[in-house]
Amino acid sequence: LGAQENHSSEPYRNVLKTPLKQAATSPLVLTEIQPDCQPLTTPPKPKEILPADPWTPTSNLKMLISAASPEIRSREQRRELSNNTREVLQAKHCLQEHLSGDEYEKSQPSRKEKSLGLLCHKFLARYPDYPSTAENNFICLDEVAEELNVERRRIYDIVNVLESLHMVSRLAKNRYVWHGRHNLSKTLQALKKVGEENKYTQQIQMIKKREYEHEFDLDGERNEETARSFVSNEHSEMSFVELPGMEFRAASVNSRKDKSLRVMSQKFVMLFLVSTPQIVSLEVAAKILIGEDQLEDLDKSKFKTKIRRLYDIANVLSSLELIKKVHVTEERGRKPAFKWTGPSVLPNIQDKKFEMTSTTCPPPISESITSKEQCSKNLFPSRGKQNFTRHPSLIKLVRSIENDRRMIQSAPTSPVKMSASKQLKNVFLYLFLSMVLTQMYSCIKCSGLPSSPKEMKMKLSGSSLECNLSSSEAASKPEPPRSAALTQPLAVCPPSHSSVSPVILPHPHSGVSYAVYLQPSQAHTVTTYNPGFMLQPLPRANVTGIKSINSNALHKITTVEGDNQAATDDPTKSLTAKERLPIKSETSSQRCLKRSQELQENNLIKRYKSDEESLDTSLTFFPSGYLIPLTQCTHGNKAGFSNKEKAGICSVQHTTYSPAIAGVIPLTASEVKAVNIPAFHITPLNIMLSPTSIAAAPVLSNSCPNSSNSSSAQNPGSAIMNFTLQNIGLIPAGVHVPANPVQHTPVSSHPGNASLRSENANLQEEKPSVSKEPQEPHAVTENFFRTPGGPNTVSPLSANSDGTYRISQGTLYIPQRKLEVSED
DNA sequence: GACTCCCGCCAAAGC
DNA sequence: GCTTTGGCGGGAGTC
Repeated sequence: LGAQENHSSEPYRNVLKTPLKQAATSPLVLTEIQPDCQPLTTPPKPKEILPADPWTPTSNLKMLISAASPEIRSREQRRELSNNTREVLQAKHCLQEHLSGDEYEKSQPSRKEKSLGLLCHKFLARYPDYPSTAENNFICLDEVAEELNVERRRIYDIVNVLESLHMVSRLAKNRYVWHGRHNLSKTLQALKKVGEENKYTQQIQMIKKREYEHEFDLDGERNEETARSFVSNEHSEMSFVELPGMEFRAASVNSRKDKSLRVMSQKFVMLFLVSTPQIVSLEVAAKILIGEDQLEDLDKSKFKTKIRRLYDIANVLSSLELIKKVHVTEERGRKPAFKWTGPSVLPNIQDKKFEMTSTTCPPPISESITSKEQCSKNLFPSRGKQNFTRHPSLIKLVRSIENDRRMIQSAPTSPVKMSASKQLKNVFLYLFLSMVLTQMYSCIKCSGLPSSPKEMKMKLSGSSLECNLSSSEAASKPEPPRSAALTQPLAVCPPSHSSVSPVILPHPHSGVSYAVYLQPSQAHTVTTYNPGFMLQPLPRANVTGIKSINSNALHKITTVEGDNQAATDDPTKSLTAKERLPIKSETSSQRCLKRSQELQENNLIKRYKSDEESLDTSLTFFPSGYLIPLTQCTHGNKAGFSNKEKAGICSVQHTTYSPAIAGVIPLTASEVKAVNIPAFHITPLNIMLSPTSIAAAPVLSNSCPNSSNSSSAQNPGSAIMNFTLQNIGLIPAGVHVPANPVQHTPVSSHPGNASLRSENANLQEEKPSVSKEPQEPHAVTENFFRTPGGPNTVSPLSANSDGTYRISQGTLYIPQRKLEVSED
């Protein structure tokens, strides 16, 4: 007791006796967050806390007694922590003497009364959400524990979670400072980014998939393999996410960070922030957290421990009203989950750079983010930010394009007013978007849809599309300068509810077309700036050479017939952030430039080559989108179209460019059969199909009659039309315009509908209260491309001799999220 | 019986 | 060498 007394009282008597480490950082923390804060001095110890009192072995006893009886408690209070151990003991004896065992137990507060959530409520009630700097915002753990009548251990649980959100920070031993919610939004933004970079969305999907496989396909060996791959992909352990000025320096944070409640809490929050809907089951969260430790050690006890901790965290987060408990129901029954009820987190345009203590977090990402932001300013300097990412409708996109065009065209003077490079960028971006829409028109029209282009145009009110006929017409239309650039037809996928607008660009020299992704992954509108917008030409030759291709996975995917599991491997690979990032980085920095130059020489950009510098800039502008080579529409492909479609879709100059390839891989039937339903999530453009729209997806099965199995050949135009119409909301999900009724066989009967079932399970889970009605068209998995790393959007395809492509690793994707129709 | 999560041991880190 | 911090898992309360 003597030593304890000296130790506990000395720091309070000696001002500025805080540890050096703290002294070095804490003032920064204070000045950063609370500029008016007093110098960091350890305040004198409150008089009422007498030396021998704090948290000796008798303190528990005292607390026990205090909690046991109001009388005892009041007496305890009257004595003002007299710390008379003898008295405490006497009281204890007295209590026990006067109360029988049962009574004594009954006098104890119930378990609920002692819950961490309630305790956290009490704790939070002590401090304002938004404390002023003038207030005394210090937290003395001893005091708090004392006043809340709990052992300090419990306060640590609360404080650790609050620390993870930067609502408190540690100043010194036993001393914290309360920040309230001032930093919450920044923290959440940072966490969301890190969560995206860690591809938590994909991890969640993979966990779900694995759950399904465990349930329906107990192939232990294969699952183990999957698990191993999962582990190998999860070596990238993430550590505590810090905000500038709030860095942790304490060794404890670093030494125990792996399993720290802080880090766990942050990861848990990240899962919510990257999920759509923002519901995370405990099981999934625990598995992901375990996965980041060591999955091979996964056993029940570890899992249980993780669940315990998650409950601890969840209780605190619930008290903060950031989450609330829900239950999700799936095939295996009801599972506990939590739903995010905190503020929605939008990307921070300012992108104040957050920092991580992690050494494994790939720096290129943050760098690219920074450059993206800079690019954003350059691209549309005069416009405020617009965010269409969450908008499900194409209409606004079109309007936005129109606005952009007006802005560009109605400039009172020549584009010189705006810098040439900026103008060029605008035009360039606009061109892409126009191409998207143009080709969409073509798709719809050529599919024989009753809706006339005019109707479409009305529907897409304000559309900037002037080329409302076929793409060939559009191509021939001498429209300056964007139409002039549009000398070749473009295959297009409806951007609508997908977050991405892929555009197929022909590349005459290489003979390879390119898919340009407009990827509003950062929730910036493409009309202002799309940080996730990048050109990455990938000629066919390079595609097959992508390093990350795993031949085993490829073999599995392409040869294991009816094997759902095959689809699992690739999502696994999609998690290989560490593996892919370097590749992606290399691809982005090197290939992009190189290919971009090719584009300059050969393509529509040629006309703007005079401003080479700006063009280069514009190309490097798009750091995370992709130009993906697409299969050439061989005769077989063409044969798959009606004449009408041919006329409209395939251009005069480039008959190989079929809109069918926007969202469709002309796979051979055997390939599709092998890939199975998950293959419907596989397209060169990564178009995600809702389960209902999958009914139209058989177009994937074969668009090339030359393939080995032409019996399943579909009419690509029809399917694309259906897909397009569904996704732009012109026809409801499940309604298909049949070109060939045989095509619309429900895929649910397909033996490989595992993915579908899994999807449905997910849907249930995410929408526990929503009936299992077919998803709306916009229930297509959303933000599929949102992972900022982007490499998962690359589709390594290897060319077959018949002009089709074989999917290799990296082309299978598990949907990352779904639109929560009812909630959002 | 499963779900929750309190509780406190005890080891690492801090001082 | 003591205190602070916090990982961890037993096991009790609750559903």
